[in-house]
This record gives sequence, structure tokens and C-alpha cells, in this order.
Amino acid sequence: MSMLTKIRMKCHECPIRHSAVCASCDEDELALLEKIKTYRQYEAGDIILWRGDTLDYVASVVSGVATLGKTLSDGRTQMLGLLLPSDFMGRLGRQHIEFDVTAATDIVLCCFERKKFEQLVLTSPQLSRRLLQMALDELDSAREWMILLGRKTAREKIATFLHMLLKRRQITPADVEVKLPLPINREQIADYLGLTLETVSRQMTRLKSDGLIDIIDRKTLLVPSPELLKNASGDEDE
Amino acid sequence: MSMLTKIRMKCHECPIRHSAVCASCDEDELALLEKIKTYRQYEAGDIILWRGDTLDYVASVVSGVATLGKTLSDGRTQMLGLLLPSDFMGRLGRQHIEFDVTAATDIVLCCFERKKFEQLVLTSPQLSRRLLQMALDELDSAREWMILLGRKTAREKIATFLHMLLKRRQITPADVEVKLPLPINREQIADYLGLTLETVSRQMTRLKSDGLIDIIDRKTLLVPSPELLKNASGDEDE
DNA sequence: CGGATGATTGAAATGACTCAAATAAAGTGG
DNA sequence: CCACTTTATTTGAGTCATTTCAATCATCCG
Repeated sequence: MSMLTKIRMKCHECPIRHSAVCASCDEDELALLEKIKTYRQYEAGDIILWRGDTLDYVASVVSGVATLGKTLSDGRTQMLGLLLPSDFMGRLGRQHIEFDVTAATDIVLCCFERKKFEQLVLTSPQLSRRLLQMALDELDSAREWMILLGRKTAREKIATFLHMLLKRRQITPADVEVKLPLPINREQIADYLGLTLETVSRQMTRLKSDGLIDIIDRKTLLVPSPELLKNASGDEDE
Repeated sequence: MSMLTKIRMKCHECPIRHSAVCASCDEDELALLEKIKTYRQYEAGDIILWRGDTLDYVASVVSGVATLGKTLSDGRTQMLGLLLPSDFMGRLGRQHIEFDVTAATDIVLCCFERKKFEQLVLTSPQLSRRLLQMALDELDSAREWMILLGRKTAREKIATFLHMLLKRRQITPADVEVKLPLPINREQIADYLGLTLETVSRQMTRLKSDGLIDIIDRKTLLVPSPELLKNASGDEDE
């Protein structure tokens, strides 16, 4: 991990001010958070936390992408979540982390010392309510992913993944061509979807030849119609 | 759903008093809960909630087993969780439920009117903390299941499932023969593990011929050594 | 006993995997 | 800026685990 320019930022100017764990905090609570926060940066590929590490900090992703994963003893790896800007990492009331956290791209974290943060949660109903809400949201997406892992075909998995990225990026009209940057490589996609990287590659070229996506380069796709992608994802129309 | 004898019970006598959502409530809070609770019973096979139903109640499982599942438009089903005694069902702040909830066995629920319960949560830090803790625990187990669904072999899936049932039932010494009742049938196991019922059946007979389990009848196994089962589950020793 | 439902077993098909090789893109250092 | 190495991705051919479809067996229950 190399040293980069230290970041300082006021919470008011923070890009995730209204979507992160602090979203529903008022000015007073924000001031308290401001006092205990520090920014940290990691470069793509850096391990942020190893499974079993002591959890001295909890953090919000400010910019960049991290992955949450676990590896079985024989090397099989399953990614359990992508941490995108405004996502929260770290579990309250737990000394040790259960998973490996890795920086998929260069990333900036807004870190809070765990003990102090927990203290704050006890006194701030806003914060604890927001935390519960975020945990429940995470639970919902974990369950969505269980359906994907357990029941979807390789093609549906890829389509779901891409459509999910699309949704998380921005609100886009369903029928307009969109450029979609991929934050992770084929192997990581495979680990996220419970596939091999070869299958990921094959299914992506298949989606391409079916006209659902266009591959500009390794890390950039063009999606002519998000709607079509969704239709290929196996989800019922909601 | 047939009418059974109405149940009444004092919270003090409740078998899940110290493990359910009310676990860390004090006497005062308990008294408030007592006022808004009602018991409901369902028979094995009853649908407790359909996806999309209005969520008027939240509830704890007192006895019996329920399943939480979702079905894709073409009929593929994935079970997302087993609700065992002391588990909580219902999501705060949500009008509608996302999943189907089905009684796998005869079941007794301790129900709270959602609105009143949410009111109570706002005023009881004990309750809201416990709720957060339970949500995080559920998140952990959903993630464990993601590893199972994404990366484990059929055999490992069955072994993991059986070992999980064993763990949830009671604290048993790892090397003593245990009787293990199965709360769900082969098809439901298949839906839980992302398999077909034929594969479940085949792998169970294989585990039997390997001496890891003994099949007493459809719904009852004998596990000579939980430790051996764990070894077959693919999890690293923790 | 008979009929229904649940579980097992068999044979064949298949989707995804493994292993291996070929391309493509991204660094690296002169 | 170009050869060279390294890493990421694609493509191919063959294999294998699980599924699918079909039939049999077992168990439960009126």
C-alpha cells in the first residue's frame, strides 16, 4: 500500500453525504461524526482487511469499489458483495471480520474508529435506525443473490450482474444506450456469480452476438437497451 | 387453515423468551410487548404469507418451522431461509413482503401488529439494538449460504445443511451419535440448496453408504459423528 | 387394500467446468 | 517508441457433475 496525498474533506462537501450511513444525521450528529472520521486510500489490488483481522475501524466507501469475499480451504472463492460508493463496511459488536475485503479499484474510505462509532450509535437514534435500514437492505440484496446463485443459468447470471451495475450507477431511462464501466475483471465476476472465468467470457461474447451488449474494451461495455438486458436476467417483471 | 385451540401464554413461560427478538427486553418492555402480542397457528403446508401481501404483522416463531422462499416466473424456486423457533419474520418499515412464507410443519407464531411494534421499537433501545443484531446475524447466514450455493458440490451442500440443522438444534458433543429430525422434505431441501430433489436423494444415499449418516425414515436421520459430517461440508475448520 | 404422495434409482442429455492453446492488451526497461 | 515480458481475455475440445425424463419402490392414510 503506497502513500498517497492525504485527503481532507468536510462532511458537507462529501459526495456520499446523503446516501451513506450518515444520510439521516442532523447537523449535531454530523459534527460528532466529523470529529472521529479519517480518510484512507488504497490502490487497486490492495487487501483492505483479511479474514480474522481485528476490526478497529468501520467505514463508508467514498469512491471506488471494494469486494467482500471468502475463500474455502481448497481455494474456491465466492464473492459475497461489491462495496460501491456509500456502502458501509464493518459489523458492529464484532471484534473480528469474517471476510476478506479487497480494493478492486483505487478507493477512498471514510473510516470511523469502531469503539467510538459504537458509542455514538448508542446515543443517536438516527444513526442506529439508518444502520438497521442498511443492514436490512443488504439482507435483501444477499437474498436476491441467493436466487441468482442457486437457480439462474450462466447467461442469466451475467445479465443480472450487468443490469445490477446499471441500476446502481444511476437512474437511466430503460431504453437508452448507456456506457457501462466494469469495476472488476472476469475472474472477479466469476467469483461473484459462482462461475468460472471462461464461462463468464463465453456468455459475454454470447450476449454480444445476441446484441444485448457491445464490448468496447475489457473494462467498458455499451448497453443498447437496459430493458432487453433485464429481460435476459430471468427476473420476473416487477 | 383449520381452527385449532387458541393459545395463550405468559411471556415468562415462553420457550423462546431468551432467544427471540424480546431476548434483551426488561420487565417493562416485556409488559408492553405482552399487550400487543397474539398467537397464531398454522398447519404444515399452509401459506402464511404470499409475496406481495400487506405486512400487517411481524412475528416470532415459537414452535415449528417455516420456510422463506421466492419463485421465478418460470417456476424455479429458491428457498432463502428456514425459520426455526425464535427466528423473526417480517421487515420493519416495509409495507409488503418480498417472499413467500410457508409453514413446513405445524407452527405457532407470536405476532405483533406491525405499526404498534414499530412504535415500540422507536422508544425501546433494547429492542432496536436486538433487531439490528438479529438482522446482522441473518446477513451472516445469508452470506454463508451464498458460498454454499455458489461454490459447493452437491455432496458438500447436503453435509452442510445437515450439520447446520444439527448445530441449530442443540449443543451436542461433536463425536456422539445424534438423532436428527428433518423438518422439510427432499424437494424443499433441494430448493434450499439449489439442487434437484433427485440429486438430494442420490447424495443422501451416498452419505449413507459412506457411513456419515443413517436413514431411519424419510424424516429422521441418525448422525454417528457430527464431526465427520462437518469434514464433508467443505468448510475450513474454524 | 388401494390410491396418493414422497423417495429412490436408472439412463441419457446437457450446461458448465477443466485443461490447453491462441490472442489481445498492458506494463517495463532499454 | 519499440521489443519483450507479463497478465487478462478469448476460444477450442473433451470431460464430468448435475439435471432431465422415466420408472420403480416405499410409505402414509383413509
